[in-house]
Amino acid sequence: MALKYSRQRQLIKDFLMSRKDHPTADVVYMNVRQEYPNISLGTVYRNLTLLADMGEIQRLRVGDGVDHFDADTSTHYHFVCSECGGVSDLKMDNIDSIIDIAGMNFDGEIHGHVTYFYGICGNCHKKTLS
Amino acid sequence: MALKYSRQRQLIKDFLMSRKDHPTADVVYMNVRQEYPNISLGTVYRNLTLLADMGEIQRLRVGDGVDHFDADTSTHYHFVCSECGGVSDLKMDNIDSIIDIAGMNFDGEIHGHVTYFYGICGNCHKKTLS
DNA sequence: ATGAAATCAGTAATGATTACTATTTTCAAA
DNA sequence: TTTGAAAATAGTAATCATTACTGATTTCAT
Repeated sequence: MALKYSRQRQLIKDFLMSRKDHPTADVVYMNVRQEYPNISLGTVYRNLTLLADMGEIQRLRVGDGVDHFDADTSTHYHFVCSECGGVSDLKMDNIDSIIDIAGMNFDGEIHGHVTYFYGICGNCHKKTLS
Repeated sequence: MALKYSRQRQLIKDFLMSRKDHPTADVVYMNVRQEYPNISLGTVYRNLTLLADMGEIQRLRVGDGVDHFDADTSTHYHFVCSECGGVSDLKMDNIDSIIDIAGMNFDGEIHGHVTYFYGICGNCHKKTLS
């Protein structure tokens, strides 16, 4: 099952790397289609899953019922706007220490955590003031 | 749109309060049906959503593609076993201070956060050792 | 008792994602 | 450079959780 090159996969990864708003599979599809018109939605899904499994991208499940994808695999955190639904990065210190807090009274093994913050983003907040 | 009593809704809430493993809508359906055989799945979904909107129960989206429900609405945290998929409560100190950390370099308003921990639960860990 | 509003059971529809299949592409070895 | 097996694709069908719809039933203030 050696991995073989595919133009489609390359375009998908390139597109993801060019964006920092963590698009959904459908958005990836719409955009890659500009450059490669007959790519299929199934191919987009398959490659996003493949890339995520290889650890080259990150799959974000922020609870809105749709998976988002992020080409930045380093440890960082996300914010979800309750108004517009947008997902964005948060510049903040590492909070992995909460894993130790969680592990103190737990008899299994904690391997990690998923955290996202929600509220009103800067843009939507401005609009509310008008 | 005053709320009216319904036996079905009562049974759903009673069942949820009797369990601490945060069942899915389907599990609620299966169980309530023991006592009320012709309740419909749609009614279960509608009432779970209604109860969650009223703040009487909590909807948990832990990233496994299925919603879980918790009758305990107090602030607490959850663990998801990567092996068996089980969702359980974690006894741990409040970590709402991460909201302050997140808000330090953010220009919107942060209203809350969702955090869940994952790893191997005590039960599955034991089995791995054999 | 009564009737408008709420709820229900049953079923159809939705929407994201995955599975399937026949065809095309990749790439190491001849 | 050919070649052929493995990998990948396009297009479509299937899945699965959840939501929407509809005509019948239940609730409850008057």
